[in-house]
Amino acid sequence: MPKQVDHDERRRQIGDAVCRVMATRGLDAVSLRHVAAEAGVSMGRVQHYFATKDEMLLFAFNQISARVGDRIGAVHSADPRTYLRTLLLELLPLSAAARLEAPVLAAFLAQAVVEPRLAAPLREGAPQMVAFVADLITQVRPGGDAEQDAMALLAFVDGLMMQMLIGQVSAEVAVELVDHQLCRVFVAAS
Amino acid sequence: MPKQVDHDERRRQIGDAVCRVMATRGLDAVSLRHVAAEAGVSMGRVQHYFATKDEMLLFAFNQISARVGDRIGAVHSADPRTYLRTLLLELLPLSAAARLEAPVLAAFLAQAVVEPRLAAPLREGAPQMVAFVADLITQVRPGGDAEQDAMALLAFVDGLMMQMLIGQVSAEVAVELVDHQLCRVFVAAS
DNA sequence: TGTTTTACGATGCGATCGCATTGCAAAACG
DNA sequence: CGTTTTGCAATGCGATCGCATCGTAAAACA
Repeated sequence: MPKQVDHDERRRQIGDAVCRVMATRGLDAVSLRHVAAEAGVSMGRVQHYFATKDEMLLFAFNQISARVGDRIGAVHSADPRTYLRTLLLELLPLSAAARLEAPVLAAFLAQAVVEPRLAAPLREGAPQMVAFVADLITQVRPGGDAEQDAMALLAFVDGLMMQMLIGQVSAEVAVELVDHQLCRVFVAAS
Repeated sequence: MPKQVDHDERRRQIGDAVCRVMATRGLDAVSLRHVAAEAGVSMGRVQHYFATKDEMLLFAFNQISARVGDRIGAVHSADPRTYLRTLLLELLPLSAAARLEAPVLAAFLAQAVVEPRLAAPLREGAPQMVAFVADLITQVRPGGDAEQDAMALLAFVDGLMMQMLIGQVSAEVAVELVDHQLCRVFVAAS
């Protein structure tokens, strides 16, 4: 056999290339050849690690999902209000890392509209996120329908991400809007 | 010459087919052949009315943009609060018409992230919408930063649309969330 | 050391793509 | 009525696509 190679590492490298192609040229520019070129490897190698293009895309999707999950999982703060604010801001293309991930996420989200295989994990993952955000809200402001506020905040951040990616909203304005919304949620007696 | 045909009508028919393909199979399924088949016409006819695929897609984009614009333009109410509520709900895939348009819009939005030619009109159209919504808010609740509330509401509705399309949020919950957000905006002394 | 197995690179195939070209029937026009 | 122009249908072309196949260098294993 040739030198033992870290199988998962190789797959991650290719997955990264998929994300880079998606971020710069869109989902429909993702072909085996483009990905191979972006990764700086041969097309045969890509095929060796992924049986089909769909499998490759699904892997890339899980990869950025995990990456985003790690990033927001790394957020922590003693103050639940600061915690929530940091969490929401982490979902927006503000940091360098998030600016790379957001276009990829947006492309996958759009594809999920017409591809149930992508929509299913998103549907299943959402309630956890809602519950987590709702819990943070409750810590700051007991009473009121925290779950509704949580869902609204997450939808708001989702839309804000899209608008930022399209250039409708600048980073500064986006942060102001998030703070404004958080203020609304926490001030409310509801 | 052959019988005089309504040029614009033919283009609209093809544009409709483009949207139908996008709604059911996504943007990357839009090919000249698929569109022709969907429209029930020959590929030659599609080429006759659109010089390039890009021109066809751009036309389809303007077409649904105009359609959505017409739909929200048709909204009217003496009460600004009802007006705003109806307006926002009209942006969600709730009615039969909107359920057909929303997936198409979502696909174009995602494409706009990597294609400036689509992003430009969206960037330019946004401020008008913000101003209009802000005006409605001011009528109900003078004072406070109405523009910030308007931008937040529009981002919220955008994200909500995506979540509905993916199936994360049902129609009923979506309406509740919109009402909840409107309540927050109008109650606020801010 | 020989065998086997792994990790590819290279190449080819059929399908599909956008687009150009060609041909022609039909109707408006002189 | 003949000419011209329009509205298409048909076909072909080169490029690119996902994927299958084949060959092979090299290292782990016996």
